[in-house]
Amino acid sequence: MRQICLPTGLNEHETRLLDQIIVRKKIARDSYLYRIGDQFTSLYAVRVGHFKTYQENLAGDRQINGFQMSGDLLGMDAISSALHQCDAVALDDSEVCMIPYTQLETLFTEMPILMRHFHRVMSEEIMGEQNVIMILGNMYAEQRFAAFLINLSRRYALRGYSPTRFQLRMTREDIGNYLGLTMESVSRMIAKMRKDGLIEVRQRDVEVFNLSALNKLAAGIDISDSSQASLDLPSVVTEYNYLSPQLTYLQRLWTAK
Amino acid sequence: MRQICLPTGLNEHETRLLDQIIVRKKIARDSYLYRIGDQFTSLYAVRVGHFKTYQENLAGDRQINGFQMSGDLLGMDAISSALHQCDAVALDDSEVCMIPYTQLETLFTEMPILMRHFHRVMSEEIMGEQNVIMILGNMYAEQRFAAFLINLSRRYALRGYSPTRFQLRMTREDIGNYLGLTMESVSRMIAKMRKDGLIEVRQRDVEVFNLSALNKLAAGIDISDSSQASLDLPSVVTEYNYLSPQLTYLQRLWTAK
DNA sequence: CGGTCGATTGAAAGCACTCAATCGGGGTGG
DNA sequence: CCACCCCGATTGAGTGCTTTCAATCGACCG
Repeated sequence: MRQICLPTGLNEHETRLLDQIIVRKKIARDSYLYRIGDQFTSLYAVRVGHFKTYQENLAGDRQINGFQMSGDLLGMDAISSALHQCDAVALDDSEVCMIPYTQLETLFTEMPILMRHFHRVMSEEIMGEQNVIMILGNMYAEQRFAAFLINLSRRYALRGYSPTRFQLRMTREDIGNYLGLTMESVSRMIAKMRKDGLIEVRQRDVEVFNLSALNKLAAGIDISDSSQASLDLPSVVTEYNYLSPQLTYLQRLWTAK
Repeated sequence: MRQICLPTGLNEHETRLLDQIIVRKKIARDSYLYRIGDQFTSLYAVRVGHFKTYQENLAGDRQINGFQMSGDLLGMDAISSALHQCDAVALDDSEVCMIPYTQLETLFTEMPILMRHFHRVMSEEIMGEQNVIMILGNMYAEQRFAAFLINLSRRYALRGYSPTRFQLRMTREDIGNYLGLTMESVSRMIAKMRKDGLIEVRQRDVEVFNLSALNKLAAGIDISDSSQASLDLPSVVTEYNYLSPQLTYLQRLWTAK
């Protein structure tokens, strides 16, 4: 773990201090990491596995806020009220780092570097949600699903996995709920993209054939309109960031070893 | 200002320290507080006036992320990348407190109370965006507009203004953009609610006649269905929080005097 | 080899959008 | 002071994207 921490600013002593307050915990598939209304005591960093978080309204409708994978931090929405504001459910058998929040804040005063990292993580959480807002507020079903695949692709790439071959850990219904669509619409978008030769999907296995075409789709550029002089857009288009460009130091720390 | 700060944790010396790094700045209506891509140096707390913040996608479509009023903090999404991720435009002639971020972080190490307040503010920002996600992902046009009015109502109430009479500072188009609707749909929802006797709207002036009915609407409970045994729902319904329950210490601080 | 749950596909309906015309308040200039 | 203009807002009609409802498929599991 030292190799990961030392180059990014924490010394050996500081790394040990941080490590001392963290406790690992296993969460079985389909069980809750925490529930709405639970007392907030810890943040959770995903070490292994996947989670979904969702809110519930008074009518009982659910809205999935996001899917979390290794390195992602859960529970930041609970800081202000000291109560968890959503349910967090494991999609796989998973393992998390429990980070007692009071102790973490105490460490911040001694370790400004750690504090700054934490602020960046919270800021990224805000950016990620703004991305979701853009998807839900402005996009058609096909664009939404394209943006969803691109997001997953980048996040897996950041973690050293293939950006073009990965498994969906959630049901079609979960995807639809997250994207503000029905499960049927998701299914139709998959069928359409498969017919268009952009992706292949068998069950939960996804292979992306044409990531740049997906980017254009998500950006609202009609790829079937071949009358356009150039189908290759400036690199900024394919480089459009649906996600932060690299794993943060903290993400690497709490998924290390 | 001391009366406001001292009871909430900061002593006189600390209050002065914080006050020393803050600079006030006036922003004329329709001008930018910051723009996408601008270097991030400061957070901004609204003292007077209103702002809107929006992102832009590659196709040039805009999505308004939120409307900010006195006490609200802008720019937190820029911390992670050191570049502003959205445009912030004044809806009124406004005044803000510029809070140099590096200096603020330095203060945190000396003033843990201030740091904890800041974490709560960021956490509330996350909750607020999750609220928007719920609106965009799950609600019909009428519910969305009801939720929008309730949100404004609460925020004005927190600031000591009437929760039932206030002015819209943004155009119908802005409202529609924010809610994932067209300006025409917003107009139709206003007409419907007016016909139903829930509100009166003349230009930008809004009067809410029945806040609890609005809450039921937003919660997805059909108020026209009078066959239900009881139209009065448990208090939890009308108490449903679309916003944090009180102004934070920091909000009061930087809007003081 | 059923049974179950998730996924796919089809047909019809609905909600919001698009397009277009009209209204109306506020500001400007004659 | 009034007429005109402009822009935001309203209203109507028709279209379209997504949903709803329903039937079927298919993989996994005991």
